[in-house]
Amino acid sequence: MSSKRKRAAIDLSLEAERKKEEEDHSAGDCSSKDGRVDKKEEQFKEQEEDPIEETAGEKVVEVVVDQGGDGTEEEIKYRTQQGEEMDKQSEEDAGDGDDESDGAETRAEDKHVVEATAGDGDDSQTIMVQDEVSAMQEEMEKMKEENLMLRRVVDRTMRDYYELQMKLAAYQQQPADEPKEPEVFLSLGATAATGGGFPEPKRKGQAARRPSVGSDEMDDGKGEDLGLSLSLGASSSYEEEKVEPAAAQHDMDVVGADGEAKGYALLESSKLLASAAGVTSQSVNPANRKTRVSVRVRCQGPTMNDGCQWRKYGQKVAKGNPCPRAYYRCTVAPGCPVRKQVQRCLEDMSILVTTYEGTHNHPLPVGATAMASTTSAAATFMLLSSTNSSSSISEAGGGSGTAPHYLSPYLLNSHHSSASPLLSTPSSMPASVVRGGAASGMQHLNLFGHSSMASHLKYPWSASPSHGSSSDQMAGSKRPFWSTGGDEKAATMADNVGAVMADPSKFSVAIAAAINSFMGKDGQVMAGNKDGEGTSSKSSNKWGGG
DNA sequence: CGATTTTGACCAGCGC
DNA sequence: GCGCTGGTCAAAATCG
Repeated sequence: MSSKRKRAAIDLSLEAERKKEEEDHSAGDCSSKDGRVDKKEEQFKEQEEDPIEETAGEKVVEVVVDQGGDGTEEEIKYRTQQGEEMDKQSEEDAGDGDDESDGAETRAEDKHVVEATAGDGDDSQTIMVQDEVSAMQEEMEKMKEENLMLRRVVDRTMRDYYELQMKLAAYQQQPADEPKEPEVFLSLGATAATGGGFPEPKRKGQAARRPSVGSDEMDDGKGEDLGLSLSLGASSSYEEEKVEPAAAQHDMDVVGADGEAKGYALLESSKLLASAAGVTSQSVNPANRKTRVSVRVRCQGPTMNDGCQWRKYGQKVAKGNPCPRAYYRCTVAPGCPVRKQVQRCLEDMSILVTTYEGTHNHPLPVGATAMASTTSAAATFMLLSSTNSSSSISEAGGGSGTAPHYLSPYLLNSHHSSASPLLSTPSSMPASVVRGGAASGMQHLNLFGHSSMASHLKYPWSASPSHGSSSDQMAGSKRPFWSTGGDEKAATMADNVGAVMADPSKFSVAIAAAINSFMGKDGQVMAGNKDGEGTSSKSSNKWGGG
């Protein structure tokens, strides 16, 4: 226990540090976090401003350059005595038009300025102004370039920072923790190495079809395939994704079917290996369905650590899998409706399939936010994808009601990747998998087909002890949640997700949706969720009251 | 001693 | 209606 708490403390401090760093650097993709980048740029600008100001002189000169003409008029405004204006300008430059309303206001103001300036009627002054304008334009050009460079630098810095952080965490944890699992990966489970993604019976036949990209199959050599897969489905009775092999099967099937077309997003590396993690998210209709997110992880311990505290309330042997299925409830908050099922995969006992259900109605522990983010992103993405894509699936609403609310900062970075998404349409899904019958639509997204990907995941939920209270946590579990253990490339989950999103715009939409859902719930997320909560359980949460 | 886990029993949904 | 199965309850056992 004490050790766990220590770990938690470390996680916290590191997390805080990370966040701080993040804010300071406000790096990442400009398009995804304009505001932050702007901050950084502001600082930079301030330094640059001085010289300019001197050049411009002391007088209060307002210059407005209207380069409009094609609708996207670009105005440059410089006020020698008001740095604010400069900031605004820089914001526009860097903002990529993210804040159009503000921009409009600014322009409106500028217009007035123009009029005022013109009204002077002083020719000499006008000439001076023109000269200054041209000079400033040049200045602005330079600044723009510098901005770009700076942005890149910041971005790189952030990446390096994450990498270092992960390495550090890995080093700190490695020695003590994992007697059983030598390499860390403890964190991310690897789905069956053999299978390439998830161990499933059907896989054999399908294997061949697996996207070459992922080289999943190649991984076999090493034994691990890291695949993170997401699948969203609608089902009135969430039977479909029962953690059992069937589910895996289904995943595989889906992937296999469309795998080629989609291709797995490859994340660099191969350094890490081993673990493959699969996330299957099933978002269901807001009405009476809940979100189910399934995570497959290679894990030696009884459960994988997701940062939350769970209490086991039941165990049962499900048909088709001799391995008992354990039922857990979130105990972080008394009335938290979130439950999870944990079961080992029949084909590969080392793989743990954890299925989360519901949404937390309380702030998540630091270590849990990552998972939440991941699942949220997964669900959101899937929902959006389903909506945007031609897919007939229209589950969109589900995301809002069920997605976890904590959006990890990592998510905001996801623009970098360039891999193509792996979406499989419902048609590819074997009906057998969806026992509930309501298989109206199931989307399967395979975020990672390659082992390397797993290594890049920043959410090694499997790494830490899954249950705060659990006594026999796997050794590896003591690592900070973000530590994948040895990962060098600091690709974030977001990156991973981003990789899936070939279309940046789509991703933005996803992020927006995620944020919306997050904001809407505002901590009390459960509201929407509760309805779906008691679906299958007869007793309505006796849990809370005992 | 309180919290958690274990485990047999109960209940509900579904298919036949 | 019956049987099967999944999910949950709750008393007892266990743990720290």
